[in-house]
Amino acid sequence: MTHPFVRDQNRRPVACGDCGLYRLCVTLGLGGDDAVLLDSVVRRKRIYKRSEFLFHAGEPAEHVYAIRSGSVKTYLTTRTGRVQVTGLHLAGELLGLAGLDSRAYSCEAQALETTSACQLSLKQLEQAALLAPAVHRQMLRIMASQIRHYEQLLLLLGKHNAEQRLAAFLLALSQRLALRNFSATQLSLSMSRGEIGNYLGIAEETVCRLFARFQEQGLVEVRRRHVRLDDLARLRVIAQEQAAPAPAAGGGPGSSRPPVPDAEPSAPSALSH
Amino acid sequence: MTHPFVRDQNRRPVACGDCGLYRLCVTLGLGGDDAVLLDSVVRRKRIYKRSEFLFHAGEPAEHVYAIRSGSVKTYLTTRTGRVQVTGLHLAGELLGLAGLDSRAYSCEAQALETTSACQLSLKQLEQAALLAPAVHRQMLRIMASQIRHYEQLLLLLGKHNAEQRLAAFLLALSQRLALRNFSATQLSLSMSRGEIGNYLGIAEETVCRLFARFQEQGLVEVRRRHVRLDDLARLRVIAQEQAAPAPAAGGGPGSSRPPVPDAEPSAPSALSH
DNA sequence: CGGACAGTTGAATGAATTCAACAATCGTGG
DNA sequence: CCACGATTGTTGAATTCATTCAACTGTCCG
Repeated sequence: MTHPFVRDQNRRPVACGDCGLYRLCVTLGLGGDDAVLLDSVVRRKRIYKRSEFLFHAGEPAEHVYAIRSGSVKTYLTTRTGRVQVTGLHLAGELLGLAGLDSRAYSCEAQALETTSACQLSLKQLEQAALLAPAVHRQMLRIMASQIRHYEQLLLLLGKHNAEQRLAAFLLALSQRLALRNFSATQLSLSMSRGEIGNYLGIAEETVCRLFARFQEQGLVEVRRRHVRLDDLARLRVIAQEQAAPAPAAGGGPGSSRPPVPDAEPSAPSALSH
Repeated sequence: MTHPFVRDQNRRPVACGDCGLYRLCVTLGLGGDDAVLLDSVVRRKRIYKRSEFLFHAGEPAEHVYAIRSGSVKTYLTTRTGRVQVTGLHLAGELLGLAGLDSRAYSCEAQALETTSACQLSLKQLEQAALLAPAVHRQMLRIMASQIRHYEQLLLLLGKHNAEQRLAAFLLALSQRLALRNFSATQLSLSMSRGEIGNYLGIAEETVCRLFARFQEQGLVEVRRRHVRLDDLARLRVIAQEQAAPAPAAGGGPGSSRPPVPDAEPSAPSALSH
């Protein structure tokens, strides 16, 4: 499991045009001519080792982080010390947007594995937004999509059982990896069982048991952090409706497919960005 | 329970300077000189009756809504028809921001009672943002605060039991009403037990039982939709930590206060805007 | 090699749900 | 203005899904 984007680990600044994620920064709204502008906004690139923090909740928010490779989890802590994972962020995503209003980060951001990220100066990003309207529009767009993401997550946590949550989690991850030209069926989890459970609002042990059950049912092949998705279709059924009736072995009369007048298979909306 | 902001129910457009929520729109970033600009952005004011929709999920998003009086719930629906309430919005709040990226509303917005709201044209709002940087900054700020709001809600739903959720809900509501110059202790719920339960991820019956229990314990006085908060301090303890030990009757040795090295009583962060 | 951590599995427990029946209240039309 | 039907809220009892507690195994890494 090597990460194709990690080309060099030295910290010498690299021009954005040379950055493996250039496409993604362009998405930031900075087209060809604005590339110089972009370079002025990027402060520095850095490699974070597993469990290192990109930023802490409450810290003055001076940068937004663009993940180039690796993955990062974000989480909140209650005053009694309980933790709630609020996000899993992959290469190509922007972190720390919520710091825009109060000038302080709203959550902890911790690398799940060796991770490379660029710091973009918030102040200069705002300046850039004044010069290039596209930047402004893109910032709004990114934040809006974050809002949608949370809305979907709320729906998942509020109205779906443990099985549906885990299935949705796997599908969303698969889809996001596919978008980044990784395999959609072979994935290596960067979060532990405990972290996944925390994220999905279920206990670590429940995650284990569900992985075991999914494997029994031939939906996945799980070996520690490595997961192979063998039946995306059936996973989708599980994620969306109640558990699917076993397809083989004496299907009773009229007991096929979802019981609801449904349409569009569509994407596993929650948990994706 | 009359709403002081509702002054006239006719639909004749009113200049923003005459609007009861002028302060709040100013917060939108449009200072004195920009008032004319603001007027150009506001499309029209309208009164929505209970259960009327301001907008539907998926609809092309052309406006943002500023609530002048009343209250609105937002919710998502699963393909199996289950509903998840994602927000309760009071006078002075902006709705529909998430439509900024995909140009479609992400959720349903339904009036909980007679509600007055202004439509702000998204297109013209973006134009205004180009002219007045303050508008741009304010839009980002509002969206960032929405993101924080959802993060806190996620924490509440993920790591707190039913009792803590309801206590936090009441406290947040109290605080928001106080900010709007309503009483902080006398509040009239605009959501039914079912809606509250749905919002908080607990069953309607559980909400009932909790209200009953809170009342037994002298924390609140509940009479249908009307609630009087009698012990904000103890409600805060419940919302944040495990249930408080009964204050009277033989406190055992060394069993006082939270067990965690804690600080700052602070505001009931979740559920507020 | 050994210690620590991550993951797994079983059994007992429990908080909240579900199902069900009932009570109170609202509002609408006769 | 009252009555009726519908909605909303309340309470009890049984059930359940997931948690918690606990013991154990496998795997990684110093």
